[in-house]
Amino acid sequence: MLSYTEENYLKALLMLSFQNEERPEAGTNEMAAYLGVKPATATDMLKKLKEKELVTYQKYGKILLTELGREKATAILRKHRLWETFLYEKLDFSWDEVHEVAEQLEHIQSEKLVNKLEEFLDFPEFDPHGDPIPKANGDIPAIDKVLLSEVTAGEVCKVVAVKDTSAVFLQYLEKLNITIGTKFKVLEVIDFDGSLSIQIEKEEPRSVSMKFAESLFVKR
Amino acid sequence: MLSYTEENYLKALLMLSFQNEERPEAGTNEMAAYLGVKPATATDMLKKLKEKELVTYQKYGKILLTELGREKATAILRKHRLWETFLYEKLDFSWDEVHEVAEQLEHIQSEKLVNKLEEFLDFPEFDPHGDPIPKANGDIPAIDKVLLSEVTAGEVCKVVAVKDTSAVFLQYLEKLNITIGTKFKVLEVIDFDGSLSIQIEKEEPRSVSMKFAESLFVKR
DNA sequence: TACACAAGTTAGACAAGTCTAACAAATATT
DNA sequence: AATATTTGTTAGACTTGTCTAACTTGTGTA
Repeated sequence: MLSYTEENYLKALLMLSFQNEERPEAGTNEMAAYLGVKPATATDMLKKLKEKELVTYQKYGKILLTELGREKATAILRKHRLWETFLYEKLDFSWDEVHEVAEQLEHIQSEKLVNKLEEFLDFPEFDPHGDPIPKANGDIPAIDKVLLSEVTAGEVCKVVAVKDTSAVFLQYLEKLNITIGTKFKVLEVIDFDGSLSIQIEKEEPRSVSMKFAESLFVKR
Repeated sequence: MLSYTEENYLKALLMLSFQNEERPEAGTNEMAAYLGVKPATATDMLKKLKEKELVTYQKYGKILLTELGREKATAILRKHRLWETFLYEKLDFSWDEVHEVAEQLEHIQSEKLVNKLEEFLDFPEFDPHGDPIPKANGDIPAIDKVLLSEVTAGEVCKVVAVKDTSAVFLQYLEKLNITIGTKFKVLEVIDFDGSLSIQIEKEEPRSVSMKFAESLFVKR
């Protein structure tokens, strides 16, 4: 049985491993920063996780989830995303409100609850932010996506996920009438600052920043 | 902000106060037993709760929730019973499975979540065990109920709640085809051992023990 | 290659919640 | 009323997760 805190460390490591699929190892400071604790605290916890064979690492080395650790972490992520979907779909929470509550709900221990919840939601594949929801067996649905910043002028694409899930960004998207599924055409890419001009069907063209384009995943 | 543990102590005190409405004070040992901790542990926590003005008590005296403590405890009970209802109604959990998971869910912190959940469930007044669900303002719906053991021969009554919520009892009820709303007639009360003979509409008469009769609430 | 800085660890402390063992107060019994 | 029993408290210890401050290791650059 894992403690609430141990679960958070595992999930953090899994999330960090997604940030750079080719280099899935994390550093102590990186992990501490992600969780909002001091590096010393992270080191202590690392020893414990290593003891339980949930991570592999040696002093001053990189941290990697073991197969077991990855399984546990994936199960937590599954719960997190299912709860987010529940809050969004059934309880009318908005895009930017679901995360905080799901952070708590993800720690509820009940196999049955998760699976019943998934069934109740009709086996969703993606959460409200477009992120894939791991299946009960640990499989993670694949999705064909690229950052908007990689799209070239003239292409038409559809929003499939957000990279940045901060409230400010999500609220900005809402204001722009952009949500998962929105289609638009990239009219122009400005080399100078990386900004681009996009046109949502039947709307006026609109200019968005490079930062914006690096926060949104689309399907070409 | 209350810790998970503090919340449990408050809820325990509220539950104990219900056990004997005229004498709502609790003792240290009683409280410790309810929570499954040692009396020494309960004493320590009591000091903390007193410090926070959630209970009134003095050394070697009885424990009583303050107005504030009662409010907090009621809010937790509200969450507990709403979650139980959710699990039972929406996720097909059985009568005897809901409690354990609700014990965890009741600690989730989100005003919005509770209220949205209540709305989603269509403002239920009673949980799957027939217990009243406190309203957002703290009001607790009243219910007209007596223990089955107080009913005399010849009376017809309807099951409105269970006093004992243990899995064994609930499963036994299920086997007997008795649930909230079931109507039956009390045919005979045996003075010798307090057992009684009941007849559910269109079923054969059946004998139940005194213990059984003291575990079920009915409306005459 | 040597040094400086970044990254990571250790030691010692603290708060929360728990325990056991010993003690004190209150209540019940004869 | 004296004593026995129950009830409750205190003291001291342990665990978990956190911190700060000081130290060690690794690495990039001049």
